[in-house]
Amino acid sequence: MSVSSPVSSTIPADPSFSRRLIDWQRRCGRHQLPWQSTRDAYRVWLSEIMLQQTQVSTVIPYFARFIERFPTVDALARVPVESVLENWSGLGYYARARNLHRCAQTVVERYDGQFPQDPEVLASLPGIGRSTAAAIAVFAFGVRAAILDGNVKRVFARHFGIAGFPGAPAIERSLWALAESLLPGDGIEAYTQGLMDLGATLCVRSTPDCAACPLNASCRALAQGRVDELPEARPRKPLPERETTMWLLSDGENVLLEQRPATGIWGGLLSLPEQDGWNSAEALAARCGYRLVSQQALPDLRHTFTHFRLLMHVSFCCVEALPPSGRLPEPLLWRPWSALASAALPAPIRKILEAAASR
DNA sequence: CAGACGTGGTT
DNA sequence: TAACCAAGTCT
Repeated sequence: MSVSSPVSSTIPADPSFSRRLIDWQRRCGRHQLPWQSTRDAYRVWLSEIMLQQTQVSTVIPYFARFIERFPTVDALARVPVESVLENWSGLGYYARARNLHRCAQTVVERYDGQFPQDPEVLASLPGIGRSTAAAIAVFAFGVRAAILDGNVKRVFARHFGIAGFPGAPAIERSLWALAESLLPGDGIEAYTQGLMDLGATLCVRSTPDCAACPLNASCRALAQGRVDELPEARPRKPLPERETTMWLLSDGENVLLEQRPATGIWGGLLSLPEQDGWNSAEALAARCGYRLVSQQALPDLRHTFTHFRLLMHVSFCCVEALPPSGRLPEPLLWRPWSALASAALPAPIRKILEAAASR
């Protein structure tokens, strides 16, 4: 409950908190991640955006592909956003990809291709919030700035015995103040990386390795036997369930896809036409100048998003072109099966198409 | 401010 | 299985 002053007279602010963390990071922290050992702001920025709400092991192959395809911020700014989405396909939170592209264009046009160093200026760019701005400033420019990500919240909640859900606005405000107050005079890079490394390798959510922790001597949660209770979980509401039927139309060579609106779930990605927009497979095929030859249900698929659960029924439809082929309605497009590997598809849709292709 | 916004891994 | 959530940001 002592949310207001986590650093109180009960546990004095440990002057060696940052010192111990820095020493530990240099000995035991991670030093070989693909975006480390560079001060290339482009790589630092790209990795930080990909790492938002996403684990290191998931990011690594995506980061490698982006660096290979788009080696510089100029290269990224020049390609169409569709190309960015194609390479982001499967990584999730697709607003990150759209913002990534907008941010690259802003950096090129307004900052002459050089990322600004000031965290406040960085945070004004699309997709860069307060914590990501600080991380970029630290790792690319050695600027003394505070991050506050999930790792840091967990480490602080335990070390300073902070009760309540760390994402709650009031608690988050005090955590930011704490983060600012603990910044070291020197070694900001090792300190910042140390917070992340500690949270990712020792001070993990379940069964943390407190015996190996460089901060165990001053950890309030450890002293009070409350390590398993902190940080407190997010208060959850029940997930709503939605249901949809998707049409997988194919003439043998091509598949009918539909580009989703730029905002909302899977924004800007290619998906399968759904029942809401097209009442029946016959109607959909007719609208495209095709006729339905046969129709077969594929196995149902369940997908869980952050805020709802989706039950997908998929109907595989063989179609045949009718002679006078009119214009395809705007969001619809035919894609060869062979082009799907590099298409901007959401993960569950990719799975459906892969399963259908190997039948 | 609360809710939208993905996916895959762990327990 | 279902809950939980990971280098958060935007509206």
